[in-house]
Amino acid sequence: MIQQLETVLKALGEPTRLKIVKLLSVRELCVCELEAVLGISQPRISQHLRVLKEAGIVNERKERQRSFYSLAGTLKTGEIASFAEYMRAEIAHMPELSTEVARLQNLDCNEAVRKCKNSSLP
Amino acid sequence: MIQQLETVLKALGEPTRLKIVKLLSVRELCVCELEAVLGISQPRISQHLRVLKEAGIVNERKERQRSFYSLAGTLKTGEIASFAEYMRAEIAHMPELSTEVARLQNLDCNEAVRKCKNSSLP
DNA sequence: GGATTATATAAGCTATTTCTTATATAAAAT
DNA sequence: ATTTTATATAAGAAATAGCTTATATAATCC
Repeated sequence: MIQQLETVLKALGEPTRLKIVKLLSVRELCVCELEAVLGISQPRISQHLRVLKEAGIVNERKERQRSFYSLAGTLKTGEIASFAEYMRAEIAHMPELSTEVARLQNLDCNEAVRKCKNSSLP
Repeated sequence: MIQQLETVLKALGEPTRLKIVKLLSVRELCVCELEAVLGISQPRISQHLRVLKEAGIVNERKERQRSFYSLAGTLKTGEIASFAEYMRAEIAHMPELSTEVARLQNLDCNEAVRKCKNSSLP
């Protein structure tokens, strides 16, 4: 879960890819259209599109010799679904954080400022 | 706007920082607590916290010799506000994309598949 | 079939990020 | 005062990411 989310956030955290995502929110575009619109090299666009596709952010549709890309999922409305799920999930049920949660519950608070043993963990 | 958003997404797109953010959603924690909970070195934690703080994702509160960090903003509910704003914003009003929008409207569609001049841009 | 167009991929370089180790600062405890 | 505790910062190494140039693939056009 963290791995997938990290991939999505990394893919979005780059200025050219952020621009691509916003442009695709207007309409589906092919590589050569993005090339003309962004004014950057074709390999650079293809490479960024690959990152976005591998993150599940865009879909590809082939038509003749063209590849058209469009936004996938809930991105259009501004929600990054995987992040929302991650933050809303019950931490006690997240395998990737089980070690950390156990340590959090057993913090030796003689050394810390608060009474951890009494704090309510969800 | 893109710059600020990029900073936030880059800050979140890293596994240790994603864990920190989730742990801070449980409660405020100081550096030494995070050190004990995550089981990684103190400088590494301080460095990640600096990235999160510079992105406006966490707040710092000093108490005695401790620094307590807590989640800022709407992150708790899973919304990345700056991304939501970015995606919902009217592209025609975004200075960072004015060049691209102009090119998009003037795409030479003899070369492309669709009738761009007639397409409705928001 | 050969040329052109659209896209993808690979290789090498540069820039950025992350981690470790060491050191600095500053408050607290003795 | 000196030592201990908590945190921050700096420097260097290692890993990762992004860009350019060149080449590959594959469909279309003549």
